[in-house]
Amino acid sequence: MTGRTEPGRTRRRGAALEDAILDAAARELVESGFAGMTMDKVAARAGTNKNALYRRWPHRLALGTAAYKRLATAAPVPDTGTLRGDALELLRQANRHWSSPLGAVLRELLAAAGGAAEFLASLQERSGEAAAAPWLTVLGRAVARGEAAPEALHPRVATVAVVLLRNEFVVRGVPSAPDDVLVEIVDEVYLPLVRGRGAAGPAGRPPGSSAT
Amino acid sequence: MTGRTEPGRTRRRGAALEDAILDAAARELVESGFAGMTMDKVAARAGTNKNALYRRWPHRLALGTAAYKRLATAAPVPDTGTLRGDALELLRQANRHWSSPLGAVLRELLAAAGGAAEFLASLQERSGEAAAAPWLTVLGRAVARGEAAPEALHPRVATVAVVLLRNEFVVRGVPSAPDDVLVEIVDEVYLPLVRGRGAAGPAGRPPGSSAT
DNA sequence: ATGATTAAGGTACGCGGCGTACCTTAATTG
DNA sequence: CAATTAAGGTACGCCGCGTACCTTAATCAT
Repeated sequence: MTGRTEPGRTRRRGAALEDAILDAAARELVESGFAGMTMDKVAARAGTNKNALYRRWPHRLALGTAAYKRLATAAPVPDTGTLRGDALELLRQANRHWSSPLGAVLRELLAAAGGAAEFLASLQERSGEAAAAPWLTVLGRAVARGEAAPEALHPRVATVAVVLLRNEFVVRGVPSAPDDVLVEIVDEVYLPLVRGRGAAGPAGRPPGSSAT
Repeated sequence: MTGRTEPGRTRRRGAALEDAILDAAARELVESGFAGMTMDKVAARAGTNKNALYRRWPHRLALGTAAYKRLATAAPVPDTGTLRGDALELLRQANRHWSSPLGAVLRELLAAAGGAAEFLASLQERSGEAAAAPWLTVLGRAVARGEAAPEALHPRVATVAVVLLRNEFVVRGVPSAPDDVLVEIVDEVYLPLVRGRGAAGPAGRPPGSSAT
């Protein structure tokens, strides 16, 4: 707690120290959020000083995102046997995550990054493009079972549900989305969307208009 | 510029001063963003001092949102004759707004509000629930023309497109969404969704499960 | 008119937090 | 056992928010 070199311990260097710092930062993040994670507190908690931090990360946001990454952990892809079940489970996972202290931290970081693509990129690993993977997996199985149209296997389509959920958090500021909302998203939007896409055609839509 | 009472002008009070402050804050917002909108700068620009600000708004965020509101202006609801045209136009409006300096400010405010529902509420007037109105209008006409299923007249469904677009900005951090993306959202998600909803039924979904 | 009341102006300051500078001291390297 | 590298200690500049306290002008009541 003092920041002084504790008499018994040897002075840490390199990776060992870096690890200790990230650990301290991660704990600060969970306890006080990103806003409350001051550089001095992290340094004190890691038993070092700010120099060590600034030698490794150029500023607070960089340290924050680095520390966040060590906290984020991927959940297994559900396989309930129905698309509805899988989708609901994925949404519930996401809801739990966004509702947790960790989710709050993620929101703060997203906010602090503002538009700095580089930092958003490292956060997206768990919440952006890569988050499409489980949805595509689940959707793929649904297509094989005949529960969804093959045209739905498209990142933008596949992730619609989780994007709507995220919207609840980011824009409406809810601390946690009620389960009703998840059900509504699945039943009113997601299932009709992935099911009904076969009916497309009549209203003049250019065929080759799928962008990345 | 000096903040001193200019010799010729009489000392402003009440609404007049409040107006001047909001004006100054709004100009600061546009020029420097919310992050750059300092209380001192606003006071100086309004030709007054911080006291006058803090007597009216409890903190910077409150002043920022108040100033933002005076900048935000509603666009007319399009009526192109087809749902596709209307939806694209609404998306393009939204894209323009989010891409503009004003949109950047809105993103900052949203971020700074963090989860403070009260401030989010005042911003949502133009970007949240109330933003559903134009979509419902446009969808209503589409339903009348037979372009969309009546079940689609539901806030969550109606606003799917603009939520997806907002996601591009908030999560992916793009400065402006390419038109391709708008087209993709409309053609791959929105139109299939509002059209295809009639095909619901088969996969066991509890009938009375629509929450607020 | 003229004093009483209300609100604006002026100014200074405390506090917290980021990022930097500069030196001292321990660990590593050869 | 030097020489080099990296950590520890400490102080500080800077900025920006929010507050306190007093002076001065505008408005209101009588």
